[in-house]
Amino acid sequence: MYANVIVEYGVKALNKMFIYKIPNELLGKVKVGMKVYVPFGYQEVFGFVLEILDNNDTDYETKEIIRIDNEDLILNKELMNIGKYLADTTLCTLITAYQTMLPSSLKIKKQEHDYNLYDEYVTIINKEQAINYMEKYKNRKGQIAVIKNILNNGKILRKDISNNILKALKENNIIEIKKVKKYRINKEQKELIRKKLTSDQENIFNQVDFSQYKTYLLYGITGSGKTEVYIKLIEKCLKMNKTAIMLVPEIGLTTQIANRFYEAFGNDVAILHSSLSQGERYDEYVKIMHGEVKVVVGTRSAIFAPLKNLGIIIIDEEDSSSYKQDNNPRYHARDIAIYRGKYNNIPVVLGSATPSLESKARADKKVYELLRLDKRVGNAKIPIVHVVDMEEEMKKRNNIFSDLLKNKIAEKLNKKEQIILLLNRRGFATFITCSNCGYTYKCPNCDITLTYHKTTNNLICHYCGFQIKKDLLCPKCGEEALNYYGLGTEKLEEKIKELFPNIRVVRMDQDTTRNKGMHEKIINDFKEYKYDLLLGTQMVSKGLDFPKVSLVGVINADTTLNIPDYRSSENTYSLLSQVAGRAGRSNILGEVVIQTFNPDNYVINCVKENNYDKFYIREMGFRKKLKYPPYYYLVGIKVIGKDYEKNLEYAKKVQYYLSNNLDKETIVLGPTTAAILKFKNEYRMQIIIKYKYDNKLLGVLKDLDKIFANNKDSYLEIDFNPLRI
DNA sequence: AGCACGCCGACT
DNA sequence: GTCGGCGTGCTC
Repeated sequence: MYANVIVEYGVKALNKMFIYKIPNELLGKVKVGMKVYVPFGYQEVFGFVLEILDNNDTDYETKEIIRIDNEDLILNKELMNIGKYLADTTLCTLITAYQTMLPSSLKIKKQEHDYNLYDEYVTIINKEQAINYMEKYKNRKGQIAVIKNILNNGKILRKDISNNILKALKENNIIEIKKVKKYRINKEQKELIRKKLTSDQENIFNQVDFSQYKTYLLYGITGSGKTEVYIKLIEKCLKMNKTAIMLVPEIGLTTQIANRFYEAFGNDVAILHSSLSQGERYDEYVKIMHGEVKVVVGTRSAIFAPLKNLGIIIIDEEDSSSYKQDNNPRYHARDIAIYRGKYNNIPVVLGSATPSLESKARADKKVYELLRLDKRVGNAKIPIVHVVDMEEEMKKRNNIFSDLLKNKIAEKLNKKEQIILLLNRRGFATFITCSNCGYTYKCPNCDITLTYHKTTNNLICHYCGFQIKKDLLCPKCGEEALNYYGLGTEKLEEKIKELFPNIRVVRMDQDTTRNKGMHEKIINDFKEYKYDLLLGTQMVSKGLDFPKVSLVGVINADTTLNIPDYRSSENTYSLLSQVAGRAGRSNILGEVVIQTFNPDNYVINCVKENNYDKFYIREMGFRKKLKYPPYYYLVGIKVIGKDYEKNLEYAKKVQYYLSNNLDKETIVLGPTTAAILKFKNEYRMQIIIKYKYDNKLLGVLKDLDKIFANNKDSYLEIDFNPLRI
C-alpha cells in the first residue's frame, strides 16, 4: 500500500503529492487526513495524507512513511473536500489550505509542546489485595489511611497523597496512577429563563426549513432580538440530534455572546476565538473532534470546526469584514458556510441589521430567502437622529463639539443617563507637522504619516507598526514648532474632560484593550454605571447592549465616508446605523448626534431616516453604473516588489497577459498604485479585474501564478472578491 | 522551504 | 591550495 502525501511547506514548488510506501507496521493505520512524518530529500518533514493507493506504478523508488504523528487527528471527508475547495477558489497551496483549517497547536509541522492537560488520579488495582496488605502491615498507618480513603471514594487526586506513601504503595502494586484528560474551559448549563419569542421572532423561526439546503438572510434591525432566534434555531437543531456552528465577528465581544450560549447549552458548547490561549484553543478543538460538543461559537476560522452531523450554520453580522481573511488564503467564511450548507443539505442563516449589498441582492434575486424583523423587542423605540453641519459649527469655533452635542451631553449627564461617543481614529493626533519648515513625521517603511500617541509619547505607523519617540524640537530644522493635527480618541478623551471636569470617561480602542480581559472589563464597568461616557473607535459600535445609554454622538462621520474605496458608503452606513442602534435599547428614548461636513450626503440622510432600503436602492444604482459588486465580481491583484521600476514593468506585463487571455467581456484595469503604494519597504501596484461570467478566469490566474513563480524581483497577491481595493 | 552541489573569487 | 559566497536544482 502507498500513500499520496503533501509536505508541510506552503510553497508553489512543493504544491504536489509525493508517493510513500506504507510500512507493514502501519498498514491499516495510515488513513486519509492524517499527519505523518516522512523522509524528504536530505531531511525529514511532516506531511499530510491525501490518498491511499493500492499500488504504485511509477518508475522511481518510493521511501517509507516513518510514523503517524497523532492517530487522534484525522480530517474527515467533508473537511478534506473543504481544503480542496479553499485551495481552488483562493489559489493557495493545498497544504496552506489545510493548515488554515487547523488550530496552530495541530498544524502540519513540528510541534514543540504537548497541549494536553491531565488530572492524575490514584486508584486501587485490586481490592482484596489491598485489604490483605492492610492486615499484613498494620503499623503502616499513613498508607492504610490512604487506601481506605481511595476505597471510599473510588479514586483520589495524586497531588493529595504524599510522595513517600505514593511510592511505597506503587512498589507494592497496590495502586496505579491514571491520567485523565482535563479541559481548560468547563461551563455548566445555567438555569435559563427561556425568553418566549415574540410573534415576529416565532414567525421567522418557523420559516427556516431544516430538511434541505437553503441560505436565509435574516435582516433584523438593531435591538430586534436576532440572538433569541438563533438560540431557538440551535435548540431545535440539537433536539434533532444534530450540531450547529454559530459565527460571530471578531470584535472582542465574543465572550459576551458565548456566555449566552453557555447559559443555553452549557457543556455542549465549544468556543473558538482569537483571545483564547493556545491551550484553550487546542482543548476546544479536541472536544469538537471527539464529538463531545454539539455547538461551536466562534470567529471566522470556526467555520472549519470538525463537527459531525451538522444541522445548521448561522453567521451573525454577516456584513462584518472580519469574515474575510486579509492574508493568504483570502477566503470568506460565508462562502465556506454555504459550501458546508450544500454539502450537508442544511440551512445557512446570515443575520444582520445592515446586510451586505451582495447578500441583500442575492435575497432579492431569490438566491437567498429574505426574513425580516422590523420591530424592536419590547417598548424600545428607534432613536431620533440629529445631523449637525460642522461647517457651520467651525464658524462658531466649535471644531470638536457642536453646540447641540455639548448641550445633549450636559442634559444626559444631568438625568444620570449614559453616553457613547464614536470617533473612528485612535491615537492623539493623526500627524505632526513643523510650522517652521513643514517637516511631517512619516513612516520610513510605508508612505503614510505617523500617528501620535500621547500616553506613550510614541509616533506609530498604523499599518506596519513602526514606532519612534517624539522629539521636543523639529528633527529637521531644530525649532520648537511641532504642531498636532487631526483628532484621535486620546485627544477626544482629553477634550471631553476639559469640557466636563467631573465626567467619568472610559476610552475603548485598540490601545486600551490590548491586554487580555480589558475589553470585557470596560464593557462591564460601563454597564455597572462606573462611567458616564464611553468613547472609542468602531469597537463601541457593535453588538453592545447598555440599557442606560440614551445618547450616541458621532464626532466625525466623514472619516470613513472619505476613504477612497467602492465600499466606503456601505461601510459608513453600517457603522453609523450600528452605533445609532446603541441608543435607546430600553424604555428611555435614544438620541443620536451625527457631526459631519457632508450633511446632505445620502448615506447620512438614510441613517437619519433609518432607511436601509432607500440606502440599498441608491447605492445599488452607483454600483451598477460603476460596474462594482454585486453587479460585477472583482479580483484584486497586487504586484509587489522592492524595486519600483522593475515592479512597474512586471505589473504592466501582468496586465498585458490578463487582457490578452481573459474573456473579451472581462475588464482589466491598471496597473495603478495601490492605496498605500509603499508598505513595509515594498512597492505595490494594483490591477483590478471586473467580470460577470468568465470561465477562463481561474485557469488564466493559475497560469499567471506559475509564470510568476520564477520571478524573484516581484510577487503576486491575488484576492478574489476583495473587500477593499 | 531547506538542503547539497558546484562554480567562482579571495584569502591563511 | 581551501574557505565561503550564492545561484541552481531537487525533494516520492
